[in-house]
Order: sequence, then C-alpha cells, then structure tokens
Amino acid sequence: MKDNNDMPGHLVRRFQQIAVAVFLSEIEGAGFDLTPVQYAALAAISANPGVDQITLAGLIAYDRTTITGVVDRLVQKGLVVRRARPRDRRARALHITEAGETTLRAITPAVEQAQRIMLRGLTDREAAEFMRLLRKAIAAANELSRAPLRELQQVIETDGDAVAPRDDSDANRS
Amino acid sequence: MKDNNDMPGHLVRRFQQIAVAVFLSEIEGAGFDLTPVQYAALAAISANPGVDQITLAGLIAYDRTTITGVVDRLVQKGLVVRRARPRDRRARALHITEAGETTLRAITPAVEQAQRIMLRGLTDREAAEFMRLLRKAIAAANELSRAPLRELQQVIETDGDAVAPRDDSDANRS
DNA sequence: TGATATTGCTCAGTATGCTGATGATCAGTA
DNA sequence: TACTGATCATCAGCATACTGAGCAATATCA
Repeated sequence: MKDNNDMPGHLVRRFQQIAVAVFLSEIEGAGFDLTPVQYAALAAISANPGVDQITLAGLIAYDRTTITGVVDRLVQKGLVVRRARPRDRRARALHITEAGETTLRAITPAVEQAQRIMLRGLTDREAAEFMRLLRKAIAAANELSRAPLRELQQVIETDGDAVAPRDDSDANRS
Repeated sequence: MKDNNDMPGHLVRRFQQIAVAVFLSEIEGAGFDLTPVQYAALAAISANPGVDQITLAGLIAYDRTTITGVVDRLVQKGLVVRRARPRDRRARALHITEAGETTLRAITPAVEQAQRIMLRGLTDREAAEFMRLLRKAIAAANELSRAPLRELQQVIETDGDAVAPRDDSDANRS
C-alpha cells in the first residue's frame, strides 16, 4: 500500500495547513486580524471595485456559498461595503473602504514574509519550479472543483465607479 | 502588488480544493462515502491497530481536536471501534473492523486513481519533482503548525492485540 | 406579454481545522 | 499519601468549504 508520502493529496493538505498557520502567525505578529481567505478577497475587491459576489468568487476560486460569509466578516470589520446595484437589484456591488485600503497596504509586508517562510525549505530555484508545477497542475484540473477560477470577462456594471476591463464582444468563446 | 499566481499559499489552497473534489468524486463513483481525511485516518488505524487518538493525530498531522470528530464518524459508519485501554483509562485504543478492512481494500484503486487525476496536468517526471518539493518544503516547516507530523516512537500499549512495529530498544534515537 | 430559464444571493446541514478551556487520569515526588 | 505537572480526550466557538434548496430579479423567447 502506498504511503501518505506518495499521495499528492495528503502532502498538499499538509502544506496548506502549514501555509495557513504561517500566514495567521505573521499577520497577527503585524498586529492585524485577517485570515488568508479574507485577505485574498479584500485584495480582489480592491483591484476590482464594484464587483458582485459571484464574480469575486470566480476571481479567487471560492465557492459562492463561502463568499457570503467571508464578505460578511469583511463588512463587519469595516473593510468593505456592500451597495445595491441599480441596474441589477440581485447583485451586491462590493467596494473597499478607506480602512480596507489602509489595512491592505499595512499588511502586505507580512503577507509576503509569510510566503517566504512557508517555502523556507526550498532554494529560490526550487521555489520557482514548485510554483510553476502548482500552476500547471491547477490549470489542467481547474474545472474539477465546484469553485473553478474564472477570468474577468465583461465590464462590471457599477453604481458609478470606474471598473475592471470587460469585453462583451468575445462572449462567444467557450 | 503580487498576483495571486505568485502566492504559494493561494496556489496550494486552490490545489487542495481540487484534490478534495477529485477524491470525493472518485470515491463516490466507486460507490463509497468517505472523505480524504477519513480515509487517511482509517488507513493509519489499519496500519497501527490499538493506537490512541493523539498518536493517530500525529501520524497523519491532524489537530487533536479534529481527530475526535473524524473518529466519531468512522465509528458511526462501523469502520472503526474505540476500546478502553486497561493500562491507561484516559486513552481510547482504536481498531479497524472487518467492514473497515473491506472498505479500505475496496476503495484503494479509486484513491490511487484520484491521485493520478489531480496530477493529470503534469508529466511523470514533473509529478515526481512536485512531490519531492512538497515533501522538502513540508519537512522544513513541519513545526510551524499546531498539528505537526509525529513519527511513531514507542510501543503501543494495547488491550491484547498485536500491534504496529515498535522497538523499545532503540528508544534513544532522536 | 407570458412562460421559462438563468442568475445573484442566501440558508440549512455537514465536515474539516483551529483556539482555548475543562475533566479525567496518570506519573513523579515530597 | 498528598501535591504537582503532564497527558488523553472532549467541548464550545469560530472560519472555511461544500451539497442542495429556495427566493428574488433579470433575460429570453414564443
């Protein structure tokens, strides 16, 4: 029988566990209280003001039912606001607040430090190869989970803000 | 600002998400209902009859508070039994049942197939390198999470059963 | 326009993972 | 033996993730 050490699934679970612990430790050390998931969502909202939750979920590969709670917590912390979108009252346009931007800038060093720490066992060359292989494996299996990564494909209808690039003209690709 | 694609933490979270989805899909396709976490625990109990929960947790790097629920579910499914250990009434000696062994044997092909599918984007050579890097990175950061991997180091005191290889004579190794 | 399909979001329920606390038991020692 | 500290296990509480269901609003097409 195969050993756990030969199971990519088991190894990845273990590394993910370490990655989360390192992230939380660094963020807390910097005086903040934000999970990896919340950080990724906050950064994505900052880069795409006015996104709706479904689109946001696709950008960072979260499940649509998970994103609700994550945004709830970001709103509760005052880092994000949900606004109604006049053109589509189903959607909630997400915007980062001043406090959110401030937090995002302030924790970036800790976030980057965390990435280095979790790879401390690898040389720079190995780390680069590791990430290349991860990206390649993920790309080939993206559609196998319920929450695949989705590129931004159309202009986001906001309530007035400038927004991320969108292109309805190529709506006919697979 | 760094992109998500440059963050090992984010990439690993995504791959882990895919790995779990693939595992569940293959297991369900084979007609069983077992999570990756439950499978690893079941396999570890099978290989180490009579282990207590803390030791089991160390063997597969689970948190001690998580293992309780996992074992609960395995017991509920009739795959594992908890027995009192006469020499230490704090501990619960875990044993796999007949049904557990049968299940374990029956799902092994699906488990191995799942490992192949999640790496389908990589060549054999890349897959091997990927796992080597994962193992190396994990080894260097093992102690950074609350639930580090712990090798089996002493004889398990059971309630009469034969037990995992144990050797008190070399108890003085690191 | 009216019926249907789709979309954005939320909720209930289940399964990890973690923090921190508690209870029961055991080991070592004064 | 009484005390102290360590160990095994569990629990409450919180944060992901997912399945599946349902609601409201929009889009589409006959």
